[in-house]
Amino acid sequence: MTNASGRLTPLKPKTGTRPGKKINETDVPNYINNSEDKSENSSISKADSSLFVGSVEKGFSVLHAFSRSRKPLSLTEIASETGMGKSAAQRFCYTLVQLGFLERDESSRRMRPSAKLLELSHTYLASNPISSIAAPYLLQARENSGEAVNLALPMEQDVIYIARLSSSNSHILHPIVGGRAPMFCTSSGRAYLSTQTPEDIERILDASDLTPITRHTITDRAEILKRVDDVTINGYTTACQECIVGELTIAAPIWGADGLGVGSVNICVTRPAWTEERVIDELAPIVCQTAHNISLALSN
Amino acid sequence: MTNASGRLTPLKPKTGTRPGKKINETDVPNYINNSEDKSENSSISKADSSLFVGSVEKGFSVLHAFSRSRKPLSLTEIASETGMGKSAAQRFCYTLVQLGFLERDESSRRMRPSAKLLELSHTYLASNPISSIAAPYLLQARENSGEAVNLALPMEQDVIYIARLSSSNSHILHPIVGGRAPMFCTSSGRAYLSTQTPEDIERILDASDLTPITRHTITDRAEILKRVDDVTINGYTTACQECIVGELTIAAPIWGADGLGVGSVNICVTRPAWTEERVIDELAPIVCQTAHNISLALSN
DNA sequence: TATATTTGTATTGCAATACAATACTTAGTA
DNA sequence: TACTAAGTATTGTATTGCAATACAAATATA
Repeated sequence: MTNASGRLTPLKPKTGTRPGKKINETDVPNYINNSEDKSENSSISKADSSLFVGSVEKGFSVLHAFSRSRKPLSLTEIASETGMGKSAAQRFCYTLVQLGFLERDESSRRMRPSAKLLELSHTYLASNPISSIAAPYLLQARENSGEAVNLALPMEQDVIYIARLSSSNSHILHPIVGGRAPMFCTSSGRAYLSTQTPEDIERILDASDLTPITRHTITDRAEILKRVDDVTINGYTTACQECIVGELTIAAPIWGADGLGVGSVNICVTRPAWTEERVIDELAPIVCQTAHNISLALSN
Repeated sequence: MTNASGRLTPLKPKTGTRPGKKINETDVPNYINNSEDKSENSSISKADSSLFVGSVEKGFSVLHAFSRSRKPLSLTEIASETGMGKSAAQRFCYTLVQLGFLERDESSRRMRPSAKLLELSHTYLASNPISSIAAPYLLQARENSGEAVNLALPMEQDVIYIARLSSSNSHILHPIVGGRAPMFCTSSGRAYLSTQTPEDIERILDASDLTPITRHTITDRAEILKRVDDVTINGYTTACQECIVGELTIAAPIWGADGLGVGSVNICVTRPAWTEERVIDELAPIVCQTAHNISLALSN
């Protein structure tokens, strides 16, 4: 209900005032994301320029519905998940099935994401050199530590993981690539935050939902800022069980050629085999060295 | 030019005959992809049901443009790559930038795919258990072989790789996940083909572009079919330098609970350290065992 | 087995949206 | 400074996407 676009009353007049529009009062092109009204309520709704193609957004919003509930969804479930009407849901599901991004089980009539979505991630990975550049150093870090190593980039108030090397003795592959986690409570996020100006940090924290995820999640702003400052002092920061109980992580920031923060490397271990002290003793040098090497490699 | 939708003459009449349409002569629902007219010429154009939302397709076609040329693209390049007009390209680029799937470099004004695309792959991986189920066996295979292990699923006339474990001593991470390769000239593809009926195999080969990729690519249908048959006899098949010069691969099929082929596992090594004989001697048992274990795990 | 209810599918008129055309602006070159 | 090419903004038009709705199929209930 209460679709984010405010499409509540069907047939609302909305007298066709599209042509005419407000005549670009500023001198900054429409392209710039000059919307400070971020994240209204749900996922949908972004821009309202006359250039914006709403159907594209709706298509992605159907796909996004599957990242919340990870089960196959029926048409009506998709309609209610996305806040679209049944007709619209029907249209977009039909389209996405035709395009191959959703698969339909003919007996249950439920849809689920198809492997074709991986093609899109491949498009990103193949056209963006960062993960290839970082790869050798990440592999080295995994070899030196024996533990899981991740590469993360900032995305709004979150970090998004773009590469993962699982620990040498792991027997599962955590599908973390493409996953997001809040900056404020991850070592990756705090490492990245340390590359930002105090104003930007404030802005990101303001926009963050500081609800604790585990009972160890640090939500006190002063304490978060202190941990971010730690990076400037020591070169790394840790987060212990703040996202996942039993998980300890340590991260260091990656800098780009332009002197701006790019993302971060983190190493990820579990209790009780590891303690925070041991993480700092053994992994801090590795994670710092790795981040440093990647930063250098990015500048060449 | 000659956009696949036949949108050649601007302002062509196309007298508004949309409502009315042909009244579903068959009894098979519109959802079923009953179009045999596959892959006309370029990438665009699929269905023409009144349910189909063309803008969604166009959005994806813009993203797809980046998988051909892996560099950042300007607006006009995107327009010509996709066959859309400049206006349409503008709209879809604007939309995709707003949604965060494309990033704009303000100085060069070029766009490139953003890491947010990885979220979509995560949606797939998280809602589809196959890669998690297969993971322990793939890890085991990598441990036993020390070499790169891949998991592939069929997609039209190609296979798409949905998981990759790089070889123990590799210092690069080949971004192969989400990548596609033709079935006819890959060991993975042939292993999958062996699970299909002769008619389906013929159909897939008919639809395939049998142009050789390297000078070792086998394009003779009888020879391809023989290699596919090998799987039935021996449980595995090989492909040597047919896609990448210097690369030898061996694959075995994965079967689902319903007795239908699901995909395949392959192990991937390089010359001159390896020869086809050594691959068969040392890796065939591993790849067969792995595929068998995954098939069993999928049935439980 | 019949009836009710829910879910999926198909159709249609309406109007809002996406488009081509085009004018305008900026950047890059001569 | 003019010239050219590329990017950006605007607008009328009609195509497209939508809600509403009718129809069908499946599932639940009696």
